[in-house]
Amino acid sequence: MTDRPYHHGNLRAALLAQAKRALREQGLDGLSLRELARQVGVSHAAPRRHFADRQALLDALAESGWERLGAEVRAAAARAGADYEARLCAAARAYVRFATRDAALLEVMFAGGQGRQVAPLQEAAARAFSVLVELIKDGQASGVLERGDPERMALLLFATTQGIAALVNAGIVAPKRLDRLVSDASARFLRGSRTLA
Amino acid sequence: MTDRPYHHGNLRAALLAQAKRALREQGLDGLSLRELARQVGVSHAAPRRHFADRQALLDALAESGWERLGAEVRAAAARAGADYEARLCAAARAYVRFATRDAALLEVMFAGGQGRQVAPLQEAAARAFSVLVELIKDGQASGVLERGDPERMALLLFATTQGIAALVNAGIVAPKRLDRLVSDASARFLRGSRTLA
DNA sequence: ACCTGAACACCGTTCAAGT
DNA sequence: ACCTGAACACCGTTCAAGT
Repeated sequence: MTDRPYHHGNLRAALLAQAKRALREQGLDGLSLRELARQVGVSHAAPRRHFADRQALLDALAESGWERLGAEVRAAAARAGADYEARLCAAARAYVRFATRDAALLEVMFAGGQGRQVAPLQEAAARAFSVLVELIKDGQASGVLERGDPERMALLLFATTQGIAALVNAGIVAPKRLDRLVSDASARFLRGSRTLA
Repeated sequence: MTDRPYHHGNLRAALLAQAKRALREQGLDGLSLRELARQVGVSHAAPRRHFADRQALLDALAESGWERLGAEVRAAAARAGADYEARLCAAARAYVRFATRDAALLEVMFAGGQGRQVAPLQEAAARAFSVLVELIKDGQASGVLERGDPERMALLLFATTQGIAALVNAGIVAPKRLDRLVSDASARFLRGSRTLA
């Protein structure tokens, strides 16, 4: 930190932090390993010690993205209080908020497939998904939601919120229509899955 | 066509056709203008006459992708016959089928936003979306679906199918779970939007 | 009107060599 | 154990010049 020592000290963390910034400001196409190295003040070959290639850095970004997404959705649901519809809506809102504010990061998170199978990444995504599964189980326990495989139901919720975010990020749906769309989705999901009184 | 004349004749169409192949085989990252030119047998600067830059070619691909998606969904619904749930399910199935078979093309189609606003592209997406709107209106006309803004309802259907495709393409959901997921989504959408008898 | 060839400024990746 | 510098093979984009 004093005078640019030969060893950066925590190059890996510095690269990841800078990459997150660049992703927000320039998008995925604008993310270059060489520029990252430049901005962090290190030679263009230095990142190689910490990330085998560009994709390895993207995988690391995706993994931490899934962690943060799961945490934000869980926190939003917890903050929303006791009413189940409010919690469901808050969770969905937190998801699309994350997904539309960090659109490029979401892109990286969803580029996981493509032939490759990266175990730590899949597991991180599964942990985020489990937040939704727990939410469904709560609804079932409190009698608001019908019985049935909670994973199957959570998958529909996941898909719907992800789809809404994709439509907005693609410019197909205007951002100002986002809130009502999320409310619609929550209400309809609840109505389609509510215990038949 | 005889002996590689100086003028290719229909370079634009040839580039687009080759690009579609490359997209399927190599993915979006593997799509290079220079390689396309090589494969078509033309100098690397020739595409410039027909596409201002790489993005312009991607926009053209996206536009024709939306046209084809709309046509396939419409055709699938028509083929499904009279039962409304079957038509809804067939439409959703056609969407995710397209989206998972041409995952890279879907990526291009959904990369539309990102600051840019490309009018012909937005209009092509809107035309594809209108197929779903018509499907909703049919459901309302036949009394299966409740009244209400058909665009709002179609948007939810659009988001859900797109989200399901994204989950599969990202490797988060196994392809073999696709069919049941689509059935679940259709059934639940219908149940959440059915006229209360 | 359409295409070529050379040139420019960028990449990601590799590898011997330095500290 | 970590980083540098030069090198390689690729890009997209531009522009004068050719047919």
